[in-house]
Amino acid sequence: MSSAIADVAARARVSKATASRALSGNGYVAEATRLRVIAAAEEIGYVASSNAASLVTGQTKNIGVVMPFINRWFFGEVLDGIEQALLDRGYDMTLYNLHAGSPDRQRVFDFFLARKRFDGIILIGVEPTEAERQALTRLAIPLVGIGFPTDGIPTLAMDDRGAARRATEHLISLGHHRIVHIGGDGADESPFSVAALRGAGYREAMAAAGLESESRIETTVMSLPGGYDAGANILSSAHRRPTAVFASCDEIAIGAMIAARRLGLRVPGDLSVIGIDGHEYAEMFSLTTIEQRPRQQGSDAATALLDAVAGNPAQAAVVDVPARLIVRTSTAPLAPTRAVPGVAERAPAEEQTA
Amino acid sequence: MSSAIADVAARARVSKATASRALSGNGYVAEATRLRVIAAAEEIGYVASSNAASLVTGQTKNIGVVMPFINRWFFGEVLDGIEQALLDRGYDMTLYNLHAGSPDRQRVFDFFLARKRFDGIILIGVEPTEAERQALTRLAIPLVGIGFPTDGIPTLAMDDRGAARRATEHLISLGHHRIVHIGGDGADESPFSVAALRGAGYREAMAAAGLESESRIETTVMSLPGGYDAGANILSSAHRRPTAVFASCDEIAIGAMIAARRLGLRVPGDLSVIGIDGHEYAEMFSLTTIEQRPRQQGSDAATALLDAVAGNPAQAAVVDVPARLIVRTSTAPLAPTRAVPGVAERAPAEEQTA
DNA sequence: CTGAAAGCGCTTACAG
DNA sequence: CTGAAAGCGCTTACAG
Repeated sequence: MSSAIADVAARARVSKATASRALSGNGYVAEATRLRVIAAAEEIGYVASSNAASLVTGQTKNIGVVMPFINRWFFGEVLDGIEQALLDRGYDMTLYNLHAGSPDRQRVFDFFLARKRFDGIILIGVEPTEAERQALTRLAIPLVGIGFPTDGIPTLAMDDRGAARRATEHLISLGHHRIVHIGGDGADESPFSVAALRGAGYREAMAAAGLESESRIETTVMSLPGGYDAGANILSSAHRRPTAVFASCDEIAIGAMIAARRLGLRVPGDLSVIGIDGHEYAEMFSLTTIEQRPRQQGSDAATALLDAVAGNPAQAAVVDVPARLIVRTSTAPLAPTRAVPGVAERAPAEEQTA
Repeated sequence: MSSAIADVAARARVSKATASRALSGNGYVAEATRLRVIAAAEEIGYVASSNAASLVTGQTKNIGVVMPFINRWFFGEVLDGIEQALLDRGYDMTLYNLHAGSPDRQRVFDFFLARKRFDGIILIGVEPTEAERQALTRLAIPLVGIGFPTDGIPTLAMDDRGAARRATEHLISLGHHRIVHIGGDGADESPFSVAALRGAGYREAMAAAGLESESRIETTVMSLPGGYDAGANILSSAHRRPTAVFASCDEIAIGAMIAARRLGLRVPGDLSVIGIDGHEYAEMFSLTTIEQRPRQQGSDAATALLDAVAGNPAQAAVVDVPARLIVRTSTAPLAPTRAVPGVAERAPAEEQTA
């Protein structure tokens, strides 16, 4: 059923070699011949088998992408940006999701990535172990990272520490002292994790303002419910309740805002909240945040990788991606404390199946 | 650098044929030989080139996935489920995102999917045109769909119409009459779209209860901000304000709940809200919903596809996936109307860049 | 400008 | 149980 180049050649009355040249555009072919071959190919819906072509050209036109989550906003945006950029250049994208703590992780590096399917690989938010880094290097193909600088892998990353510092300074400049940082879990896994770097930036800013004694970091899952739980936890007792929260990402920030409101706290009247990301929901919640553009990062990473595949490797080991403070109405100058009416927490969900 | 099977064979002092048999497990190999070959392969980190193997076996060990969004919860979950199931079986997943209205769409069907890279293809939430359906059929490989039944493509789908009916009936059974449906846009594109089917189910339930004169459908983007905007729109005027909302998906439902609260309406006191999906945020918002399990659907679709690749095609044209009503506290019996204090809408976001 | 031939790296009948 | 040979579907020097 599926047609081969021999069919096209027969139909156009040329050799396979000429058919190949006409279709690929490589090498001389008389215009008339070229047109005839192309017409023949179209008639039978011929498209070259990429496996066969890869074998001889050594180019797979396929990029591998490795990330720890698919269904988080940041990663989805990055993925979208990569896919679009690759598609524009005729490349496929093969996706590996490294579930935390899954034994599949080793198979991805030692088997899936090793079967010579890719012209290059993009790692997103993944810190390879030394063994993994060696496995990657052995592949002898270009690599690009996003968000987790690693030796020998050119990486695009936000200045996480600097962004955290700026976010904290924004709160300090509004007069806040009692500023809690809700960070993502994972800070303990690696000192270069996003969570760790943002925590460090927070501590730096607090220390620089003479507020180290006020420093307090809560960690939680990097999601809306994670932020909600952490927020409820931090805010439910009136004792030393913070007047401001710096959340490690916008999902946490929004979750914390919702928790605050359920507790009868006004944002920003009783609590200022700032996040990081520029999440698609940030505007709806009028969230002050430090915006980065993950979709653009994905697109840039794909472009850099394809350049490297074409023989123009990236110059810089780490490229700082732009980040800008967007001030909305979730942050405001510190106001005199007011008594918060005792609004009940949310009722426990009564689940029942029908 | 990258090693070939000839290197393994030389190292183990056997022929390439024997090396291949030892590594693949196909055909007889003396145990001692097998061990020697495997050891040799491990020493040099050899993994067979899948392009070369595909060429002779005809199996690519690669599945193509086509979907219209990456960064929406439902699609992310499905993708996660597919990826995991494929990985378990040694398969790769190549992802195509069909951006609405993008000219890339035709290229995906006519070029990317046609280059003989896949053993099978999964379509998620995509209704192929007749030309696309033919292009797919010409590939002569197994196909599986999720969520958009199409001639000749076995599909997993929720009974969207039935689910919408049940959701609406739930509100009616609580005494609500003035029930607005906030649907996804896209109902006009196809009568088989999720949006159209859920709208139809709503209308059926309303009609069956003698409430067709109360029927009202607003459409919006299937996202939290989309639901927020639609909710604000519907609820801001006290004139004939609905007492209940059936949202086409949980994101819309949650957005509408947030809009309601900002307008000073209590949920469920002043407004009951029900959604569809079982979104990861549903519990946090205590949202009543009809739950489906997209991750499971992805996993099931991948399994069905791989079965078909192995020669056991699916029996049924359409498989109904389970859906169950989860009653939480966002829905309650109709209460006597109360005057809603005039709470201001959210302040316009004042953006400013630093 | 075109064709015959070699070869990419595998796997698989076919002999032995 | 093992090896020599053919062949998967392409592309690319190499002649002409």
